[in-house]
Amino acid sequence: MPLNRKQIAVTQPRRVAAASLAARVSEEFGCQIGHEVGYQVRFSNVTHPHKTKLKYLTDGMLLRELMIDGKLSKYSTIILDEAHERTVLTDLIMGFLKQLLVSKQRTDLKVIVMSATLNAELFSKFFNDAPILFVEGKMYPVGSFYLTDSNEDIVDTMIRTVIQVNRSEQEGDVLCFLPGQEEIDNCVQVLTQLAPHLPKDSPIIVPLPLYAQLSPNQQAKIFEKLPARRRKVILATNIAETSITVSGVKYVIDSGLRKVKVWKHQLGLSTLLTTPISKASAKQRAGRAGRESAGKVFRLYLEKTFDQFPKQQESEIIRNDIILPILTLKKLQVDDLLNWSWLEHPGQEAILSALNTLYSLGALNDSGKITSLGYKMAVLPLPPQLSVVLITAMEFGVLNPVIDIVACLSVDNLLLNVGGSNGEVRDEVNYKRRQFCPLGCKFGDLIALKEYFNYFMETNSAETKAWCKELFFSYKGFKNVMKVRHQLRDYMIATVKQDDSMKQHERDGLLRKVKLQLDDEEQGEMDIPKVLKSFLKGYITNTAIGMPDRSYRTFNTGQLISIHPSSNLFGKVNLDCVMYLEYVFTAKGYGRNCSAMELGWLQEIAPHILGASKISIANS
DNA sequence: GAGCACTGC
Repeated sequence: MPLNRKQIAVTQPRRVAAASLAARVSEEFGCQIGHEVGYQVRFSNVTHPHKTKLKYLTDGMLLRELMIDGKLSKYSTIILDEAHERTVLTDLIMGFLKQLLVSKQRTDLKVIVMSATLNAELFSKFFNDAPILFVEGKMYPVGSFYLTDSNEDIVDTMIRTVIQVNRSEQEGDVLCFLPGQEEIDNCVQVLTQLAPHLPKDSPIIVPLPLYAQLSPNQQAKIFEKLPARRRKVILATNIAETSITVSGVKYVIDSGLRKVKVWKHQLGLSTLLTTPISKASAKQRAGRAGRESAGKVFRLYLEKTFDQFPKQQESEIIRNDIILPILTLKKLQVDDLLNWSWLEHPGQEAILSALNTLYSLGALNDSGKITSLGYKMAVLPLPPQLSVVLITAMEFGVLNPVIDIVACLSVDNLLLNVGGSNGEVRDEVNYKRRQFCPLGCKFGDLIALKEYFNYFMETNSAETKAWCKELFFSYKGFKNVMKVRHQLRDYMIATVKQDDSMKQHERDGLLRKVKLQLDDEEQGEMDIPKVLKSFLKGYITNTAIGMPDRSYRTFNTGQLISIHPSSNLFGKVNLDCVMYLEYVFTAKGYGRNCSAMELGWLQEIAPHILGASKISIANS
């Protein structure tokens, strides 16, 4: 293809950004979106096969394209935007692009990395001292103010600062950054109570919470226009730092804190801790006050403390588990992982731990080469554990229910937080939810998801909308479940069609079997043991045994673990065995998304692991 | 008997 016929790709870490940038640029360029300028993200491809010259896409999408065409031949130029955010996917793409350039597989490819100035050096060095261009951004000045005494209680300090800002500052909305929803709910509650009692010569404050687990409806409140003499006080998590932009904000109050999930590969669990933000993050938060006019940021920490903040946050590739990235690299025929062109090396231990997990999932063989199962896993748009679950479900003949459950698991914030600190409403919602999952109450959260999903499928949309509202389920989330479900069904059929490890007639036979499994008309009662055993194949190490003292201990290491309060099985102390999809350490070790298992199922799925357990299960 | 920030295919 001649160079000038090739496309220009611009990657974005978030889907909405890809879509809205394409809309803006096509308008400025004067074309219909999807013609010369288009975008491609999961579930929507707004491009033209011949016309599109400039394509906005998510970095995950570009990585998919890399798997199909390792040379990215259809592009003349790749522009990586927001590279400073250092998502795992942007990091990986950068490593591949470097390989393409260094190995001279592509001599005509231009790569442009766009980043905040702060870490331009890092990218320049990585691409063999590539030249750096500086582009001034348009931004109004933002004055910063710091505390003069260190604060004791962040919620209390936040509330007092809001009141003071409201009393002494000109009109303009206030955006407050807090670490988590607990702090936000507390602040909203107190400020709502105080609002009517504040001095009458100041605007009336309208406190509004903003975090991911609120329903789209509740989130939309922050965009509503208020009557005169009111002032929005938005209390938000990091969601307002990059994902959601609110107009009208003139003042930012920054707690200087955020919550970070860090994966501990030595322990096989993640921790969720409140930690100080970075200087880069503090700047980004402050910038939210200067988008439309000059603004102010009130930082709830000492200036000295700011100076001690790290320059930037630890990158994702350092703090996340890298099981999927390692599988992706293996799929792309990278053998020497330790010496690959990592933008930032995740460390030998993390790599070995990921390899180990992939080996036990069956994705790699004894010599570390990717297996045919591993190929299938790498193609599915799921974490490797869930890919194993799907492939096992196909063998067990329970693909239909398992796809539905996995689709539910793939959608974030499907089950919303009841929100606020209203205990009565919460208990009532929990009670109502239980009415819809009689089997889930017994077998746990995975089966409950299937029961909810069945109800969603069986009723008409007006009813389901009301049902979702009443039970605090996300209607939009369930709509997304449908999209994922559809995609997974297609992928599973494609997986069989492309499986060259068996003969033609075997493949045809399996294909018929799979299609039969997916035929909704054929579905009878769900075979719960088989469904849960499919999950066990992917999560065999995530099991805990019920001990005589009514506690649970993890099966492989003997650690104490509790059932998370959000689980249907919360409070149950007499289960033989619990399987959890995630092990998080906050106040203590919690298993999240739990299912009740029989010891016999463990024995059946992983007899070899049973012998290696650190705890004795003879007496239970 | 107590609580999860965000993003991607």
